[in-house]
Parts: sequence; C-alpha cells; structure tokens
Amino acid sequence: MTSEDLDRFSVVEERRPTVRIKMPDTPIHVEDIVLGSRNIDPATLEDEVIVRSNGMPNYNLTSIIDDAEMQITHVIRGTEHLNNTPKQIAIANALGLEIPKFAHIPLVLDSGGRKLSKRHHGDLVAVNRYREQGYLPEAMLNFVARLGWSYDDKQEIFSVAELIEKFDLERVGKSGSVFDIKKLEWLNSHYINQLDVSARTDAVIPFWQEVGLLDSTEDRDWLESIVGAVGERLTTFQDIIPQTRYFFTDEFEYEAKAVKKWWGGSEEKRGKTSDILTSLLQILEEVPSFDVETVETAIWKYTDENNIKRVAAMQALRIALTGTSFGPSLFDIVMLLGKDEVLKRVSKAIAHL
RNA sequence: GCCGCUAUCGUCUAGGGGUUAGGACGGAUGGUUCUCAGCCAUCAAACCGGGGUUCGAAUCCCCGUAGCGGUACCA
Repeated sequence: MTSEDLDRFSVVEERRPTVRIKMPDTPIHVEDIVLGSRNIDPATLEDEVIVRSNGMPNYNLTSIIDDAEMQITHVIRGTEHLNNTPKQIAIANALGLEIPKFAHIPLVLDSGGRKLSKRHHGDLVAVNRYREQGYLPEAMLNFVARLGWSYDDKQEIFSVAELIEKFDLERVGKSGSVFDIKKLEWLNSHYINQLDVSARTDAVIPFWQEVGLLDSTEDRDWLESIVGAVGERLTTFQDIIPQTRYFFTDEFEYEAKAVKKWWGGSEEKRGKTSDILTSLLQILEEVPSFDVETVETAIWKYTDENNIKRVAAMQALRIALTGTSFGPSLFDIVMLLGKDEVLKRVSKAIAHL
C-alpha cells in the first residue's frame, strides 16, 4: 500500500483499519488431552482480526494473552471452542507466549441431542434453579462429572474427595452426552438419604416456609418426626411439600382416583366404607392408650375379626387422613397427627361420604 | 456452502483382534409390606452402514452415512 493509498483511506474516506494476524504457512500443531494431537492446515484459517477498527482487541487475542499472564497451565473448555484453538496458538506463537495445554470436553446435550445452551434451554441450564428445586450440590457434581467420564465399569457414586482423586481428563470421552434428569434424580435421592434426619430437616424447612406451611411455632421434634416418617421417599427436597402438607393443614382435597378406588364408586361401596370408618372412629376413640402398638393391635383385631381386608381399611383411613392413597406408614401418620386431629378428620370423611 | 468433531442398550458408559459385549439410570415382571417408596429376584434392551486387513473383527484401515459444533471488527 502506498502512502497515497493510506491517506486516501484514512483521510478522504475516513476508513478505520483493523489489525489482523498473518497466519503462518506451516501447519499449526494442536495438542489436546481429550481429542489427541493434530496439525491444522493454516490455509483453512483466515487472517484473523485481532484488533477491531475501534481499537479494541478481540477475544482470541485477549484470551490467550490473559492465559499467559495468569500462567494458566490447562485450558479446559467445551468443544465449541475447538475452532478457536489454532487461532489462539498462532497468536501465542507470534507473541512468543507459552502455550497452555488444551482439553476440549464434549458438549452436554438435550434429549434431542443438541447442545445445551442458556439461549435455548433457560432453566434447564440455570444451576441455581437446581438448588431451589432441592437438588444437592454433591449430586449435581457427581452427575456432571459422570457425563463424558467414567472411572471403571463399577462405580457410579463419587464423593467430591473421590472426584479429586480419581477424575482424569485422559479418561474423558470424545462424544457429547445427553443430560438425563432421571439419573440426576437418582443420585440426588441417594445423597439425600445419606443425610441423617436432623440434616434432612434443616434442608427441608426452607421449602415448608416458602409455601407458608410452617410458622415459627412448630416444634422441632415434631418436624423431625415427620421427616423421619417420610423416610427415603424424597427425590428432591421440594418433594416434601406434596408429601407432607396434610400434616400442617386439614384443607386438602380427597384425590379423585384414590377415592374411586378405595372409597368406592357406588352408593353401596361408599356405605361400606362409611361403616368401616365409623368402626375405626370408635376404635380410635376408645383405645386405652394412643400409641402405635395399641392402635395397630386394635385395628388388626377389628379387621381380622370382621373379615375386612387390612388394605381396604387402611386405605380408607389413609384417604380420610391425608387425601391420598400413598405415603408413609399410616400408624406413623396417626401418631404425628394426634388423637384429636385423627378423630376430627375421620368424622369429616364420614360426613363427606 | 465451507471447516472440524463424533459414532456400543432409550440414556450415561466399560471393554477393545477370539467375551454369553459388562455395569448403572430408566422400563417391565414377580416377592415382601397398610399404600407408595425401598429392598430382593428375574427379564427386555446396543457395537451406524459398506468395503478391506486377518484363520478370526464391535475392536485396526478406508469409504460412506448420520448427528453435532464452528463458521462475527461476540465471547
């Protein structure tokens, strides 16, 4: 370019120049811990803009300089960055910078096999949302670590300490992996069940509070007993809400499916259910001592002597007390609710029938 | 379009010249229990296709195909 050209471009036409890097004419050697090493033909690369016309440097320039400045030893990133790597190496070579080790790890994909991204998947990739929903960080970490990596053909559960010890970039696979929420749920319930009742109660209290089930007067021991009764039924902490709301309020619907199956669809069957509940009401009222053993013995005595299926009586009672057909041991529920509340709910159910 | 990457059950994966191709999640079935969950037992389920190399390929090589990623004076 002559100086006349320069004047014409900058003064007359007011063009603002960019700075580009001239790509080398020898192959660019890229070493990658996951993908292995290869040589890139620089002819396939453009002479990359490294400084924009407004004077600001671009990503590939700043990034590789920053890495060098910070003495980064390993650049670990998604394979979406693969195409940037030779450009950055070329820049580093031109600048005489040290080249870090690269590891391009496979992408995490949605169930349709596409890259998970903020843009398209929103809450699915918002890590804080998982905590809000009651996932444990340990579960999340374990899950993500096993995406694209495995230690052997036996171990699925890895504590953070084990991950530190055993995780190895060399064993990371090359292909993308699908984010499978079912597996995360399994891991999460595993880690929740590792927690003792007290820790589980601590974890669950904010969830109760958030939906207004809990006021500050509730007794800690009672809460722990509820959590104890729920046992290993939590997949996420959030599950505590539907599974325990009837402990805090008697304002619940009798679930239609459960009612149809266990209370009966016909007048006749409803009548029978009503009779059973009436008998149970009397038994519960008159029982000499309100503890699990006494109540259980009394109820079994009644069902067995009257040729009533245990399951029928129990499910009828369960729906009366909780509105649903599943949940913790019914005797635990009875004790946790207390005699007065149990009698009240059974009476209400009989009236409803 | 161009450049690149990848390819084992539905999913996460182990393995890697000769195996009944292993495990886990999920699914199904049976057992246990007052239900659900759990637990126990059992079952279904895979080497992308085609050519080579080889006595023998899921495994090594080549070619297809498909999927994905990247294609900015974004990061």
